[in-house]
Amino acid sequence: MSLKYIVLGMLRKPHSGYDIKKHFEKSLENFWRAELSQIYPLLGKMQDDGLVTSKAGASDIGPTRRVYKRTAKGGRELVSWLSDGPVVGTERIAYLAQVYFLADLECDSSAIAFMQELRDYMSDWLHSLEATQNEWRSNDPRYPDELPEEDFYAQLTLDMGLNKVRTNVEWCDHAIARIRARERRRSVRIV
Amino acid sequence: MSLKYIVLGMLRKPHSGYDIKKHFEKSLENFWRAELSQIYPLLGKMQDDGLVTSKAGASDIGPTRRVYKRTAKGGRELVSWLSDGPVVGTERIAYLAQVYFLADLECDSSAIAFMQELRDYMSDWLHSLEATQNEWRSNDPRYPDELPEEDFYAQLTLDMGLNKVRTNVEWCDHAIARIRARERRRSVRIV
DNA sequence: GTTTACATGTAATCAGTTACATGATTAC
DNA sequence: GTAATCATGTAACTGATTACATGTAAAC
Repeated sequence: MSLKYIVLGMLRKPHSGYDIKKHFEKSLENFWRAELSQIYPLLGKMQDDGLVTSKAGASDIGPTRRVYKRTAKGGRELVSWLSDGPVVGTERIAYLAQVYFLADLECDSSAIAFMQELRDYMSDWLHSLEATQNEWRSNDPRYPDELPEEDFYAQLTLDMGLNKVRTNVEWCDHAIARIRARERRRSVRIV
Repeated sequence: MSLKYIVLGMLRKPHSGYDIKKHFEKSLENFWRAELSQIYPLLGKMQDDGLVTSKAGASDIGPTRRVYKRTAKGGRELVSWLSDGPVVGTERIAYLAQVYFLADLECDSSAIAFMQELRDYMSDWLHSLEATQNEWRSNDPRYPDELPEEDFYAQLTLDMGLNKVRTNVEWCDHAIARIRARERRRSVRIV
């Protein structure tokens, strides 16, 4: 149910379906993804519902593009989504479900390998977010608190991502240490 | 794709579809949810695929229950899911998408109200996780690091939840303070 | 010439939600 | 008697993924 509103949000300025996909890849990929095969039919439906209008036009490069604009009705729908308050309690975190059942591996070193892989993923993610932050900071002296509204709120989500992923790395390290400590205590008992 | 494996994980001990739903509500609701209308057909399909077997039996209370058991093949599928490493990059966090577009509210106090509502939700969530932790700690002297394997890993996910939600509350507080500071700077400029 | 990026879409399938239908047992 | 909990399911629909199909233009 959220994708429609996210697309409306992106259409603050006119964009093609392809542009919207690029926008997902550039900025929102950390908390939402969508494929072109979902975006194109959705844009068609949104046009039927009067939330957007479109115009086909030649592109400088490549084939003709269809560019979508948000209508006043579309703008109101977006505002009403935001005004209804945060959409919470719908997240699904598959890797936590895996951690929950890690005992079924019946092998400490496999469990540690799992946690280590998770740690590496989070660590890579952290570095890529830090790179984004550094680039932004060095390209715009207003970063972060003097940015224009739109960029300020986008920056808030980046900040949230940094916090989250940093916490995750630390938690993985801590978890690995605790699994190792259990392993040691067990081997002592056997000896 | 994960639900099948989560159900296999829960079937370490035999359970009915109804039990599985209870298990979701009790322990996994913080990172995965499933409705009975999804669970029942899935159990049927898993039985067709030889991952579980079932037996109908009378219940002490209420109507007859169908109890499912994980087969050896089911156990192997679970282990292979865990061995393939963490399933990452699939999360969708709707409230972050909302924060990203909060500028479209064109009103600081609405944006602050949004963030405040998010903060309250996270704070309530934190308190409920802390309550779970306190209860567990006072009921089992082995908590957390001397718990049996299964409980230890379940505990790890609780620990992760506590970390995450705590970070979220702090981030919301920080974000609200920054939005307020922007607001003040703007009003000074107007005066 | 071949790969990459641009650009738009459809079809089939899978995953998940909401609504509906049924009925037993227990607690108040 | 009536509400809550136990218990199992189906049907219709919405949301999301994977695979397929088509073609242009630029870069190497």
